[in-house]
Amino acid sequence: MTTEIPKQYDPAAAEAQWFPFWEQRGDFNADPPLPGDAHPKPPHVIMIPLPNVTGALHMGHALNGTLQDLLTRWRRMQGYEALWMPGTDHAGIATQSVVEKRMLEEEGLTRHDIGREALVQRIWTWKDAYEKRILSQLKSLGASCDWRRVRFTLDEVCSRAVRQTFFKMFKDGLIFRGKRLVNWDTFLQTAVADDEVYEEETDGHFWTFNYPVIDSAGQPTGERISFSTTRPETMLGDTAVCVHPTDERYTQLIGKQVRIPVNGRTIPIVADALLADKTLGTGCVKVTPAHDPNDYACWTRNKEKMGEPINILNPDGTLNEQGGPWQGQDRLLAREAVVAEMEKQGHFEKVEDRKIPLKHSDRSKTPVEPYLSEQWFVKMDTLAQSAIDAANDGRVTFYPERYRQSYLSWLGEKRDWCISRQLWWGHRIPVWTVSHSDDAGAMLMKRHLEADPKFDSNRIEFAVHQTGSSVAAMGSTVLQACLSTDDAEWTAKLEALGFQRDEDVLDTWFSSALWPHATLGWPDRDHNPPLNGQPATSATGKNEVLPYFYPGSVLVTSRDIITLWVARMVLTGLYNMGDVPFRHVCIHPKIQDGFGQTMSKSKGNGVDPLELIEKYGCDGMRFTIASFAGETQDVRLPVGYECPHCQAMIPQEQHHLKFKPGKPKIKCPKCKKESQYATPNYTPDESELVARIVIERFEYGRNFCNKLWNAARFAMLNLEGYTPGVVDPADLAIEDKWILSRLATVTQEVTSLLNVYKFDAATRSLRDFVWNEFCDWYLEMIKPRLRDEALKPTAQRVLVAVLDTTLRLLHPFTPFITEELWQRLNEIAPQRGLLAPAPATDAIIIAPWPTNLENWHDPTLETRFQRLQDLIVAVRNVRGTYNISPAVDVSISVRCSPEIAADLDHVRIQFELLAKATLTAAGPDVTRPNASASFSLGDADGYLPLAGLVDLQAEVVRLRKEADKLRGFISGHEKKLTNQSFVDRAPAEVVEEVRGTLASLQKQLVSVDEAIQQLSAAGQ
RNA sequence: GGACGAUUAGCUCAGUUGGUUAGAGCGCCACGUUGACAUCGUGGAGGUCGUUGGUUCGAGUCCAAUAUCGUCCA
Repeated sequence: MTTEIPKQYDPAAAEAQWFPFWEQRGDFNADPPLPGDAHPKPPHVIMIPLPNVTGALHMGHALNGTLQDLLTRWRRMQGYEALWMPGTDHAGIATQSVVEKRMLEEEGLTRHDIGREALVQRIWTWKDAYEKRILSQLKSLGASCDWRRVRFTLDEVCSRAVRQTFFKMFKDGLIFRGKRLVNWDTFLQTAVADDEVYEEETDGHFWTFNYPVIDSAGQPTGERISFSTTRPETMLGDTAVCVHPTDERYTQLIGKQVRIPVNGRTIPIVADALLADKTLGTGCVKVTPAHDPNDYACWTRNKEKMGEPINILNPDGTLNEQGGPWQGQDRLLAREAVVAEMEKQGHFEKVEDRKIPLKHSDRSKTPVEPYLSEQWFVKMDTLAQSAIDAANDGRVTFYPERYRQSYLSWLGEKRDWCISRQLWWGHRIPVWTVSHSDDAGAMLMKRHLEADPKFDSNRIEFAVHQTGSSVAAMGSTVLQACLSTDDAEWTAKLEALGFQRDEDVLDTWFSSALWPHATLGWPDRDHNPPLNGQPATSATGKNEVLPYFYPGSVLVTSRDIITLWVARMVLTGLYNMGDVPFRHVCIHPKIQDGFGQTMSKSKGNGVDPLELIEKYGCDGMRFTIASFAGETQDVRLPVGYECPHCQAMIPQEQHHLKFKPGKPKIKCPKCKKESQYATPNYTPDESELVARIVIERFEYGRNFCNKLWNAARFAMLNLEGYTPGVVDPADLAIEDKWILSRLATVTQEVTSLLNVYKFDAATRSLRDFVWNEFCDWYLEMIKPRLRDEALKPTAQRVLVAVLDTTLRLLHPFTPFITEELWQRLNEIAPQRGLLAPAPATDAIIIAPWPTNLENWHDPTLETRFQRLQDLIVAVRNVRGTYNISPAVDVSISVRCSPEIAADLDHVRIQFELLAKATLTAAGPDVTRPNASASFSLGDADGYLPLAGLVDLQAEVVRLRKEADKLRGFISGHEKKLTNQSFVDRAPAEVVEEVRGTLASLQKQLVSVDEAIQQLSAAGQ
């Protein structure tokens, strides 16, 4: 016999029980079919958007993970070999940055103090801790990943793919050295990424100077051109001054030369509409392409007029040889010197104090310098084009479709991909270089090495590169050697010849771009990728995993990495594998806080999903969060804190998120007591009462789960004596046919909504069905039959079948509660099914997804049933209006057609149960009793004798209001029908519909008027 | 500066190709502890669909401006 079923669903218990159950059974594992398998399953593959190991997951990840798990569980039930590949990303700059920052704060050490190897070691330690935390967070979400296959972008398998791809690109001539403006941190002497830079207003000056115009002989013409700057020292690196092409003050000067007074160099006056703004200052600007991004962009447009960019800085922020007399001085000292020199020569005009928005390095808190440096690039033209083609010809489809545009427009620019980063944490660039003073020397050494007996063009590739630029301090020619693997022999040989390995590492996205095929073992075609860190066996002696699971099915991610990641995965997939990495890209909303700010760790507004899982249950959280995921872009989650003293909700205000020293407290508006609160910025004291994070929206899912729990509980409490058996359709009651018809519709709806990733609509459909149809109507209506021994078997069989199907439909959304209920149902009703009862699967996770219910769909019956519902609601309405106690029984008679009367007769008992009313009569001959309340539904009028129960005058008032409302609708409809152009032009069926509605409204009005007259007469 | 999106009830959001009287959850009001569920039930109040034009017999829905907010790219 079954164990007790508690009145409330206990999420924590179910989560603790069923996750290990599934994992130990191997339900999450996905493997290629064995050779000779006559009916191999089709694969369904999702590659996780690898979370980075910088920090823990927040609600954005929870949404992302929930949707992937939902799809994976759904496809698994549909009979796919469903692989969800888990893993994490090393996130170069972000991770190195947090570790360095912590080291500096706690030990006062910089990376230069401890050296490359020690720093990398420390980052690995950090990575191990956070990877563990992240994977455990994912498991808490119920993630049914194939955990045997978990990968990390810096692990052996991924590294091999990175090396091979780099080598292949190098050999194909797709990798080259080029210049690029970076944010240079002069303190740490490294480039920092754009998102590691913040802007801060700083006190500064705004100087105005002028340059003398010179003629072709180099003599001053007497004209001067004025401009303003906040960084006068950059005059040393100017390559032009720029005016707007239509600026009449300067048009006659365009094309002429000016002389930079401080170093005597002559530079041109160019016209550029994008850089110069006529309305600002003098309308003229100086152009320093090596030290300003806008100027650099201007240079790319006007290269031929300007010559090469001139770098004036050393990596430590002092002036280089371009600084002339000020070489070696810090740029800020040089600034003053340059100003003095300009003043001395009479080219200074004025200076004013000004607040200047200055970019600072997040890591050293010092101002960054835009700095032109040599970087590695991947040539994008053909690669980008291949990814564009894939989206255009439908090999890759975006859901919602509009995101295709951002993908295409970004790829369309075909900007070469800068892949080098001045970091220590990452895949070190596998290129060794040696400088030569000329090409001949480099070529000679190249030929010599290629003649080496150990030379193998599949493992080593050489290239000669001319640096030949004022920005590089190296020799003019370098010989590059790229190795496809770690090859100790060649490395030693190269280093003996003076080759040095490049110091830089690859952009993190270079390795994550390979994720979809790297994790499946590419480039190794001869072994399956390892499982649980151990070599895996292969039945065929080949890599069976890669061809079976590639290409994948769908990528689930958010829109901000469409360019950084999605596009790059597509192009590397095409490049390495010859096919796209996934067919569909599902872009889900971003999670924002209550103020419309995207949740993120750095803003301090991120919420740990574990907190919400603890509070609302995993399934409640999942169901709620899935209900957000439609085609919308953003979802707002107003956050609150729960007062630990009185449990009131304290809404979060923006100041709560700002970092304040000490342990700030929050005050409860209700009980006025203060308490500490928890955000990513604050760790509250252990001993204190803490106001915990709450998000009331999640009560939606929690309540739904509890409702489902109790519906199932009711069903199971009423299954005593259940026997499986074929159900004769003739035995079905109208409510049985109705719920089965509705179930068929919902099954079809949910399936087709999931096909197009409309999770929100799917949850709505399911919730409405479970709550408003199954619970509110069906369960109520079968209660009498469950107490009737003769009618019980059929009612139980239908009830079991509906519950069984409903649980299966819900499993992908709410895995734990459905497994819990499934297991309990298996004890009570192990065999079920209406037409062919059969044993249920031993776990819902592997139960088949419902199909073939279309035969139950019956729209006519649903219409008939709707009329019954309307009648019952109308009676409740009358009861509600007059506040008639449930203890008081009322009677009702209905004037209607014989067909409706017959239906009513069948469900007579339901009036008693659902409306506490006795149906006394139904049919065309029913007349209105005296002193009764009434309602009209068009094809049925109901009468409730209420003498003694209500004030009949009040009923007259109520009916008059109702009549007025009806008259309003009627006149609207009449107006429509008297409008000749409506009748002429609107489709016939629309006109007919309006006519029908009008007729029904008129009938209702007649009925209501009649009631008013009778009541008024009776009252007098 | 460019692109995309949002603006509908107090709050958070649905509203499919234009077509009856615009919906839900929460909150609010009234009543209810009848053996599934108070994380509940029944009933109710609450909206000039951001603004202005336009197309149409008919616009929350299509078009054009405009305002505010968000995101991405420069």
